[in-house]
Amino acid sequence: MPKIDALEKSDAMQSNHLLASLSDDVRERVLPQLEYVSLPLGKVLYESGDTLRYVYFPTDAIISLLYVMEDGSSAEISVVGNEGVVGVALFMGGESTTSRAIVQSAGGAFRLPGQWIKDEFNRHGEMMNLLLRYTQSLITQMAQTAVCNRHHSIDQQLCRWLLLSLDRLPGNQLTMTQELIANMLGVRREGVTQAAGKLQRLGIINYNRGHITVLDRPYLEKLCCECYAVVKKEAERLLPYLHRVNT
Amino acid sequence: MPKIDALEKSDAMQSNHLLASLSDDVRERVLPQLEYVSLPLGKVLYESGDTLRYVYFPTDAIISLLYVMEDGSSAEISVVGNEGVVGVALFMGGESTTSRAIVQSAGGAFRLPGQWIKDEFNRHGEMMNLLLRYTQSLITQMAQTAVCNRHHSIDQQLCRWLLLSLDRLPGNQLTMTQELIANMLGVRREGVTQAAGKLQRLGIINYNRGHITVLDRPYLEKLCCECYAVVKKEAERLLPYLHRVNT
DNA sequence: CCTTGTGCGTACGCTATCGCACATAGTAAG
DNA sequence: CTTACTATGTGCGATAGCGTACGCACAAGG
Repeated sequence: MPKIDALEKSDAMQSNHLLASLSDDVRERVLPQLEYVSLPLGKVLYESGDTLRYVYFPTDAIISLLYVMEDGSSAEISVVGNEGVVGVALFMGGESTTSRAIVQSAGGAFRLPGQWIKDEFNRHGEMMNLLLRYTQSLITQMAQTAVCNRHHSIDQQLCRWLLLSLDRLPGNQLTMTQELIANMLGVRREGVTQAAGKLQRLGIINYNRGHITVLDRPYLEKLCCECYAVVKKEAERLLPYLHRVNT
Repeated sequence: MPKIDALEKSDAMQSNHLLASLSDDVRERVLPQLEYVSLPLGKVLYESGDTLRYVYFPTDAIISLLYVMEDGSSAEISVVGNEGVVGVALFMGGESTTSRAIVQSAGGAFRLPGQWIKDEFNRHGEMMNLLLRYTQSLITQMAQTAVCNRHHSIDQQLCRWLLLSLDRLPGNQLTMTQELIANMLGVRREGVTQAAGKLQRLGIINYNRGHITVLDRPYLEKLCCECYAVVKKEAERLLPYLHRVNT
């Protein structure tokens, strides 16, 4: 876990849109409490039913919230990256959720002790409003996941998934095996192979043993179902200032 | 819209678990603001993108939150009855959602002007905590809907849907055509016919032109996927006091 | 060099669900 | 009683996705 000094920390904070949008006042209060952690691929931040100990503000990590069924199969509920925070159940009052939070793409995050975020939330100020609005955008993403699962093909869902991931990463590369994508989407690995093969033949992506490069993002968006656009647009509506930063 | 006097009103309030759980203090503040409305089948409380004007606390109505796609097909995101409230986007700060709220089972509800619920929420007291916890249980329901859409058969989903509806109604009867159920589940009407036929042959339900009577609820729960139990258990965990009332 | 493991491609039969078409049965209005 | 409509039942071909099995290529470690 790399040590970073206060200056670096303040700089790195900007990578998370929620942290970046805080006023100087709140930022100063939060900064000393934030702990930077490096999150390796596959790390489980919490299991279903666990009492949450921290909230995580990813900088360049991506976290998947997924539900694991009794028979072991899984389905992604939503995805959180540098636009958001993992652990909304803490301030919503539940302390735990029925889903698992797992690192889908390795990277960094700032974490904050559960009690601390609750205290800050209970000041009923800027942070509370920000977190609530973010939570609503998360709700929208979950709703759209339900819709997409019902109505859209694996091809379309893969496009949505790639775009959601891409939005949360610095470049146009993602490190992700088809097996893992299949677990997220809740489909067979072979289904992902088929869908990815189509995209590759169309020259949209390049797939190489766990490394995906997106070559033609506009085309990807065209092939995608409406679900991606709905989620993105609603996030921009709910958290407009986040999209002024770093763009 | 039936007029009811203060005494009746106070009595009817008890039918909604959220309202029933309020302390005398808050209840006295809320009571004069509550307006009882009768909600006919199919009434749309709000459309996707509409600015919400009221929140609704159903007494014996059931409201479906569903997303309608560009091509007109739809999928239910969650269902709200006497255990909850319609319009969480108001206090979450969004003012609108991407879903439509439609009356799935006719009945009554108390409504509260948007500004009023926001003011009460911003007292940061009992009502806020209650609404946030309810919102988390709603999130759980939406997550499980996504999972169920991914992994479970129409048969299982119909069971889940019947149980969710049953929990929100006084008796063991529901008025609901297969066509409407199909719209909620986002499947073909014929699919519902098949699934309902199986349940009827097993003696679990009796279907008669839009009137369903559930004859063997334990059997229904046995046939259902885990999704129903997960949602129910989590709701009881998050809002325990609601289940002490009226049971 | 060889071995082993991992990631990906492909094939085959199976099932659930879809899209469509049409038949039947209650129900309501004239 | 007749007509029209609504709700339900049924059948059939098409298809997407599943379960399973197997083959191949590349990478890491000896």
